[in-house]
Amino acid sequence: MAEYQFRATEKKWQAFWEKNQTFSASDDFEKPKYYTLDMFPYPSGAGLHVGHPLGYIASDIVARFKKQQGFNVLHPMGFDSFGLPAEQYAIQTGQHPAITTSENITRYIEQLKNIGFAYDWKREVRTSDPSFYKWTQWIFMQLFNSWYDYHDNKARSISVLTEHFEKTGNQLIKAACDEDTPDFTATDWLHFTEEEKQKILLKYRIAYLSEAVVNWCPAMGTVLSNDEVKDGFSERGGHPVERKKMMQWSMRITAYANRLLEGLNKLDWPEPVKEMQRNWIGKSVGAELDFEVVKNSFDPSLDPSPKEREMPGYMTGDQEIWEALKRFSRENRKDPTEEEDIFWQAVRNKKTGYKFRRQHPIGNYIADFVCLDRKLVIELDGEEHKINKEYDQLRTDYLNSCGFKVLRFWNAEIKKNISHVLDKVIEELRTSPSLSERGAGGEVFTDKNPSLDPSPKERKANDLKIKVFTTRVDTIYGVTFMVLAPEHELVKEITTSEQKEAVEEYVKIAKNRSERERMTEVKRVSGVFTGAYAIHPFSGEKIQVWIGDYVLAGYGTGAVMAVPSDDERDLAFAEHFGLPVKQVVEDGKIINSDFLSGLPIKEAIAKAIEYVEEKGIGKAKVNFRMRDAIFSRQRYWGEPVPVYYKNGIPYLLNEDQLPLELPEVDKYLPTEDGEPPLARAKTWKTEEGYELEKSTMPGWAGSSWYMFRYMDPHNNEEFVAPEKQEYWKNVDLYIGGSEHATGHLLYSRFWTMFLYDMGYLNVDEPFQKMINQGMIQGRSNFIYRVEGKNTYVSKNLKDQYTTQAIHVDVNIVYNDELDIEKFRRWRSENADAEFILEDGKYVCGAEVEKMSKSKHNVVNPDDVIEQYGADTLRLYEMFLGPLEQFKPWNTNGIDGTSKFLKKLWRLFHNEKGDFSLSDEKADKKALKALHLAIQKVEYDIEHFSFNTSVSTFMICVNTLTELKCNNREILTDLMRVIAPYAPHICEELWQLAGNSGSISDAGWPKFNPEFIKENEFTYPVSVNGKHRDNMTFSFDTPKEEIEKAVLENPKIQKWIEDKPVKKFIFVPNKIVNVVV
RNA sequence: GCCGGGAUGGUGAAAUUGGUAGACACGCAAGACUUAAAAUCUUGUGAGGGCAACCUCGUGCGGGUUCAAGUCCCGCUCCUGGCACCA
Repeated sequence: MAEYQFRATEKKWQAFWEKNQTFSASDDFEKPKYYTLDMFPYPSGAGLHVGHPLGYIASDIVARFKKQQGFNVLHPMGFDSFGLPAEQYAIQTGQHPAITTSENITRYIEQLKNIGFAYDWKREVRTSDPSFYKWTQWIFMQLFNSWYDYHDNKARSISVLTEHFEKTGNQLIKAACDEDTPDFTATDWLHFTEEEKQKILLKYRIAYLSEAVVNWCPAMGTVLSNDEVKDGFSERGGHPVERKKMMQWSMRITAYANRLLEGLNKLDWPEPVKEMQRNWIGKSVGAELDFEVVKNSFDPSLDPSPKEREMPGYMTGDQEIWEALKRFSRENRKDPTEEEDIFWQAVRNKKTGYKFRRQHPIGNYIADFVCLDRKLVIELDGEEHKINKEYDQLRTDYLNSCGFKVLRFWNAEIKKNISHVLDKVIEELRTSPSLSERGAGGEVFTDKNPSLDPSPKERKANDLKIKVFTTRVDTIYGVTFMVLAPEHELVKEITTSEQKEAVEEYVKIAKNRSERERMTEVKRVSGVFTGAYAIHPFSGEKIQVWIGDYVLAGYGTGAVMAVPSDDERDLAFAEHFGLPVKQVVEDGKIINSDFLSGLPIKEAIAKAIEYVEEKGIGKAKVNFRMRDAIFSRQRYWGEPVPVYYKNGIPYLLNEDQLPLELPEVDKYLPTEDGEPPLARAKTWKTEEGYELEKSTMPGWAGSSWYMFRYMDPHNNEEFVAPEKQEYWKNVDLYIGGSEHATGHLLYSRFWTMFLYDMGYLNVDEPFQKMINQGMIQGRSNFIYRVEGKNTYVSKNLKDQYTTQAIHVDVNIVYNDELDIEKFRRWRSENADAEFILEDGKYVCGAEVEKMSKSKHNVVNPDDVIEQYGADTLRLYEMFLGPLEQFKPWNTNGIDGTSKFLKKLWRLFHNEKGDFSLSDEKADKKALKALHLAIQKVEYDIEHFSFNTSVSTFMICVNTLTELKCNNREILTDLMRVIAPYAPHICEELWQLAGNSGSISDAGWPKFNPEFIKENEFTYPVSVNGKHRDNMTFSFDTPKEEIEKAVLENPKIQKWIEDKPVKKFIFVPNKIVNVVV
């Protein structure tokens, strides 16, 4: 019998498809379209391994299925061909990266064609091709020429912005711009020089030049991305990496933060990927507050000695914060608690014979009540004192150190028996000496004393403000200190001379601390007191300002208001340095917080923000974690940036000068002065002699828009013709790994939104639906060498020897059994190796690892195809399990799919091996088997459950084999169903059956439910939920009859015994359950 | 630490809406064909008990809801991916 000749047949059909352009997408705008896209591959020198095609096979199945269903299918492939490996290879060998890249691509295409993908190869693109990167440069120019308008929430042309500037300056405009953008009026603008204007505009452009902190690798002379840096060293080469400020092109992606976030809701993407993007964008809603700084509060050069200052002369309130304290005491007085009011009524107007003041500032605290003459403070405590004992003790200690005695009463005592409390107070007053008796100055402190107003100098000090961002304003009363990042700009200004040395030392260490150290010492608390104090904007208390490197300069404002009771890191810091902790949240409610007390967290946040805005302390603010994306690379093998410099100001080239092609250079290394490789090109200047930009674009530039280029890949006038883009819109199905979640998938959304804003696209998202594929891991095999000998022992005997496990090439191992002959030939030293076998076999050990050359576990699809054929590989990769699951590659089961194809082939042939089909009317059972398969496969493809389709094919073929079915109608329909998965064999059988043309044009068989209709159903019958028997009934059997039959069934009766039947559960076409 | 995903026979896995757990394969065992091997075909194959009919147990662990749980709820364990001093 004629065996299926897969090698010849597969080559034949691959040639047929190419010759007939079977899979070229037409620009027939009348047809419904379907655009399915694979992740853009980087053509590496290692070629494809079996893990790569997993997603490609899945999308190929969808593409072929959709084509058979009558869609105009766009299924292209191309190459993300700029990139580091080729450049690295060029540095090592001097070979031009264009040559290496082109060779690698040739190999990739060959491998891809071997698998029989239905790509429209006419549309292939390569990002390193000038005809492609011309448009990458063009898009860069549009980004440079645009700014982001927050008012209309879209990008606009820069000319609109300059018009605004001419009319109104930059004050009325809501635009995305650099933090340090100065305010200017229209008149200012008109008086700016051209250069000044350009500098200002750079602060608004979406593609802009600015100083950025980057990972600089001096050894490689280049900047590395975060994921190229591992523990402070370059991933490649392991050179040390330092943080360095450099002029870099950046993309103002932060302007799109909110839209990138909101847009996720309408995308059909895997939830984990969306979640990753949400986390990356990191939106937090909160408030920005200003904390006034008490400058040099402890600085002896400005102040009397701390001792003197704390001495309770005529002045008890801390001078520098007097204004603020005064404000707060007044505020507090307006709104006393019930108990405070009872007490005040009892002591006011010298009722006790002593003058009392309430809510009076002492040092940096406000005492509830104070008798200044007798130096007695009365504090009333509520329940919160129990929680805040520590904090209150600190306060008491401070007051004691100022010479005050502190008496505490419970609120409950006041209410219950005020006269008893008064007795105690009077007793205390009588026994303590008066102020005059103590001999300190006799002046009496009053609110009106003009000498207490802060001096102009001090007032200036108060202008220093520390801005903080918080998502939890509700915990404001729990703020007991502040921490600034060591790099914070105010650190120098506020540090007192006493603390100067310690602070400078700390800043120096923190700055030199590599990322690596910071990572490994996460749990170590470190910090230094600046000596400065800030004023709590709500309570008016003085709190210490510290610096600590757990506060990140790059996030928020680089400063935090520390709430140790509610934040772990703040707590660790407070505990380490003995700073106070004040409880403010209990059981989801705010406590101990003045007017916020008693409110649930959410309401407290709202109320606190309201208060903050009303008092002008701060404002509600939305913060994003995402940073602008650095766009420059100090590399050779990337798109040149179409910019030249005049007096240090960047200007765009003219559009007709595009593409700006990569120059030839003598070496692909940075210059001796650390300039990027492009500086080596002597011609790297404009015609007028201006210097061209020397950095190139990053890998993600080309991949951020390539999906649109496939719609119109050869257009020299536009990046895509509008009518073509309008038809193809965006990608209907993108299959790829989730590892691109926060890179490629975010940047391409950003560019698409931008191009949409500017009217170049009619969609604002590039990928409507995406599904993730799991990675295929390697499965390594091990052999065990007896120590010191050239003898290898089989796995299950190895414990009897001292052995060493060695990776062995998985390609010479079959079902974990080593092919000894091949092993002897694998390496010369193996030729005379000896083996200790078990049951005549050498059994290898196995382990799941990354697929890599060094582990000898790389499986090349070409080898699998050589042995089994492309159809088998395609089926097997799908059969392996759900697409999105991570799984090791293991050829153990591949025989099953291979056998299946042979079985399929045999269906079309008689015993003699001749092709033979019958034209008789189709058998009912065969029709049912076929239509069950049609229904299931349709469902599976639409739900991306490819593994179950393969099972379905097997079941169908098994059934048809059993039925000895060789019916033409049935079998040719079956071919149309299997064709998307195993196209070569199906084309061949389709042709042998007398059809012409490609089966991909033969349509999809229509599912007919009539054929799978049953008229009876076999019920599983259970007693108390336990399956006991099966009984078959026709569909129209009434429930009563079934119940009767079931209860009469002796097998069932046996289980019912004599127990009464409590309930009879009957679910039509599902189950029968008798409850006894 | 935070946020995802997962755990089912010797192996890959299936079970779509809570309704017969293990489909379909691999592997293994026995058998047929053959001088033999390969290929192919047939039968068996979750564990335990039993000559058998059949019974008991069984979807990571411990509880719960339900006539019925791999599937739903609560609490854990382990593996895995991402993020991480993010205020």
